[in-house]
Amino acid sequence: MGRRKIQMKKIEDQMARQVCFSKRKQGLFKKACELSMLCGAEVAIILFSPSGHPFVYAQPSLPAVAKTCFSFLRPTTTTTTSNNNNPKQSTQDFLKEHAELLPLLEAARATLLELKSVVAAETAAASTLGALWQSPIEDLSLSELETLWASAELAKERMAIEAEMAAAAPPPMGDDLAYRLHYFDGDGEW
Amino acid sequence: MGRRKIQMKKIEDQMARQVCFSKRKQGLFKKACELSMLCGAEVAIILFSPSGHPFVYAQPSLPAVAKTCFSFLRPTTTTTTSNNNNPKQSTQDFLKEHAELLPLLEAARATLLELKSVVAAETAAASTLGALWQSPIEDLSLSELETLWASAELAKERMAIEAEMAAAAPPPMGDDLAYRLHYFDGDGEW
DNA sequence: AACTATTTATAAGA
DNA sequence: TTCTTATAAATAGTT
Repeated sequence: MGRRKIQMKKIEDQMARQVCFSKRKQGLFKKACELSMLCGAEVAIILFSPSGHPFVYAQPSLPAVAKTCFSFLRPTTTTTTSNNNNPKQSTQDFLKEHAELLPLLEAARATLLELKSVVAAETAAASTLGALWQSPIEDLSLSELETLWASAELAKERMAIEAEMAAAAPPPMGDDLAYRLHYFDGDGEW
Repeated sequence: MGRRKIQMKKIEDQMARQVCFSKRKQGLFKKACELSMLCGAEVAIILFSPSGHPFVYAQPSLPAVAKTCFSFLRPTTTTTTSNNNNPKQSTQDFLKEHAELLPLLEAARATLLELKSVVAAETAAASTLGALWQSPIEDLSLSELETLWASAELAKERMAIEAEMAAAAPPPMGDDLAYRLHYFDGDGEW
């Protein structure tokens, strides 16, 4: 959409590709922002640049969208009109429905384990919290997870910021809103 | 962008809002498709309509993007230039960095538990696989998870389809590509 | 980064 | 819903 029409194929020149990515990233995020404003829609965009750097736009927030997303993946919301009672078949149906989820769950599991090991190592001096961190994830209730979470003092600041962000209207898009998933402190050569 | 400029606020008329959502969803997905084609970028868009129905566009696939996403959330990729050795501070930094992840992990954990309970109940007749399904998630290696996965015969079909989708160029966008996370078999009044 | 000639997206209307 | 069209917006190539 400019001086001339372009072919829909990968741009070979790396410089031109990076420029195109930056411009279109801005456009895409702006469109998402407008859509959420006009229609009250929840939206999350996760985008990796050609060089592998992450950009996110989410409204009202990435966790909020993820949560809604998972609620759809829960079997309890399934309105299966299955008319056979073969348990094997039922299992297969279930696995089939959730095929997309497995790699994500495996990744989440790995991240959880790392999260646990880091914190467990540092709370080894055996506070009450230490015991919680070291118990199997599956034995923890949501409220116990929340207790752990609350124990980190910085969480309060964090949650205040999150709440503020969630309450605000989708802000006018800019690179500053494409916050990085990982707090990269490199040289900026994205 | 049409017959006249519109105010950037929520459209009150429900009918008009739905029409706007449909049109702009198509536009947003098309932009995402073009961006991935032109720049070779990975992208995932998760979108909920005003009435709460989910739409997804992802290139090369939702699990692929989620995996890349999680790789950034892993502490191992952190290049912290921390110059204090206080372990408490370190923990807080870690938790702060991963604040966005906790709700997602909790949701993932719940889904994992349900996945396990469904399958465990149906393999209770004690196959070798049954033991695997019933052991704590954290004790399972990735290869064991893969073994379980492979045990579902339908997985083969599924994976073939996934591979085919991943290999193909981002297809021209349409509603047919905004596949539903949950296999909704309702009346279609999205 | 800015500037435009064009292309593309889309708000209304049919 | 699908199509048409006038107009607003996005952006490719250029400076």
